[in-house]
Amino acid sequence: MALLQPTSAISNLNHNSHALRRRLDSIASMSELRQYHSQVVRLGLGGNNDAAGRLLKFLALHPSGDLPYALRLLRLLPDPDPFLFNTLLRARALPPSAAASLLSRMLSLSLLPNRFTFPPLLPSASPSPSSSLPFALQLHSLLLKLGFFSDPFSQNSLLCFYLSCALPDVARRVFATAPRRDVVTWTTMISGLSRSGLVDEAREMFDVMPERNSVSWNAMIAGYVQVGRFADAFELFDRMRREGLRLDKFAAASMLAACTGLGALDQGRWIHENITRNGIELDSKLATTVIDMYCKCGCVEKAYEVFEGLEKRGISSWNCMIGGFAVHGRGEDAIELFKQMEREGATPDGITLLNVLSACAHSGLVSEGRYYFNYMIQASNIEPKMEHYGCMVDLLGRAGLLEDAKKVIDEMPMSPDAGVLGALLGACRIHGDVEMGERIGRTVIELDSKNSGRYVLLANLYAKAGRWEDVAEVRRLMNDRRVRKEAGRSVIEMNGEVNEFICGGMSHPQAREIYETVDEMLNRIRLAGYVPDTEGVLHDIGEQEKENPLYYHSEKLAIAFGLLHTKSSETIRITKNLRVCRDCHEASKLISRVFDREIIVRDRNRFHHFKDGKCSCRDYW
DNA sequence: TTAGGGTTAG
Repeated sequence: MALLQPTSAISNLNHNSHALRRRLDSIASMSELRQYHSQVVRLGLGGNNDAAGRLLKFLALHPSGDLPYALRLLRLLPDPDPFLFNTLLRARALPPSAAASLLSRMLSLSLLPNRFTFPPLLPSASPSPSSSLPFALQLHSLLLKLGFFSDPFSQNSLLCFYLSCALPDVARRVFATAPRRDVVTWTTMISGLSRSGLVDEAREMFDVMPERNSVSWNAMIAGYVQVGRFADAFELFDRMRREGLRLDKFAAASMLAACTGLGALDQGRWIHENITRNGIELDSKLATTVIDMYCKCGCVEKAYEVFEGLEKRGISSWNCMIGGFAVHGRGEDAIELFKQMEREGATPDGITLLNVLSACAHSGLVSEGRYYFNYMIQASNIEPKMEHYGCMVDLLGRAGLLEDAKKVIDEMPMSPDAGVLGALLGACRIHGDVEMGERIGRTVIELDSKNSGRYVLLANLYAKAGRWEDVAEVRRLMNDRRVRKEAGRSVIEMNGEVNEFICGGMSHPQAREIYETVDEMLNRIRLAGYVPDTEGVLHDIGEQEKENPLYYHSEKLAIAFGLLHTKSSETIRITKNLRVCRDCHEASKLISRVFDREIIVRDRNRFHHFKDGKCSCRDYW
């Protein structure tokens, strides 16, 4: 065909080649691409690298491109150049093995990688260090051999690669011997070290780096946030602002995550206001972070307001909002939102369904939960994963349907992990099935032997049955394995400051006043019928002695602090790291009535809204 | 062409 092209058409093309290039660069859909591709072939340019490169850019890099098409196109080219390979290597969807074979095809055609080859190639070698490391080492030596070590992009990518495979030692050596280090080199180290958990080392580098930009600041702030060092994140954020850097969307996202972690509503609100005031675009990611902050700081209503105001809702925004309703025990709202999502044509994913199931579990909606689980298996393309089974076990187990929960486990296509079995163990504890609980519990502490919560659950089960010798044995096991029980901590924000309490702790400057308030608080609720619930206490000691630690649980200290420092109309908001114990739950209900206060507690799993002597979880948690 | 942000059961 190409041979039969009339010469006039060819010269016409040469004349118009600039226009053709422009058109090829503005392809917006696959149908357009097909049109242009056939036009290119008809014009006899099927083997032209310049035209092919433009087609490949769309096929490999555009979200609605077609990677297999791109790979076929490349194979058909008689004389490809490195640019074409580099373009394909940039494709996000390219599997690592395909990247490796592209490189070897390149080399077999005697095409040398250039400085644009390594940056996209290196990350494709990273996800599984054990299998791809030899390949990575080959890449590294090739990079050196070809002299790209002094190319900043190649060098920084190499550094990033080693850090992302959690090989900080190698990264440090590359860094130390680097011929030149720019702000990206330093920032890559900071971000990578943080991701490996080496935040303090990252901070040392941050403090000595010669030049910082907003990315560097945020990499360090995000590093603190990732490991839960929220106070350090706040400190650095303040310094950043003092040094005159403005809040951008990345810093906003990191700081919102810090607020979410702490349950610091006031600070979170402040960031949200600044996003609006500074005209920072509320894209789908940032919107989700804002919604999550409001949900996890106890303001579902505000979260929903933000959610409703979004022009475009990404899947994460839907998921986040459904999950928000779930943890607040608003199961019906979560289900309603899920239905709305389907009506609006958004496609749910595994997390959506997980959140819906979780909503059913938190609200005790057993038949709805069963319905959505079946729906998932039969009507959606989403395959239930471990976590979905865990959620179902939790839902059924909590409702006392222990045999049904067990059946779900028996019929799972994979073997249950500690999380799934742990859900059943929890249910056994609630419903006092010592026999099943013991069997499951023993397995769980072997599967998840470092998690103190598992031991505590098993010990609680024994304690409930009065089997004190077994309680002691579990404690011995914990000692032998050096597993420490996590200390309960409660946090309450006051005037932008975060106050943290631990059980029986005296380190707060107002400790005396707080303890006096606790005593007064307890005296008043005693008159309203408060009887300490010692079930959660693990010692086999007299009832009288058992009560003491309960009185000064971190949560009660935080509530007392809240009563001391807020007006009578204000809601007291508390965030804690463990689950609310039975005794604190009862006490909080009574306090909400006797002191006429709304108290919102976020525990490890969900929210409790205490009001007028009742809790939003309807004692179902 | 390299470095920074999102949802996930118990």
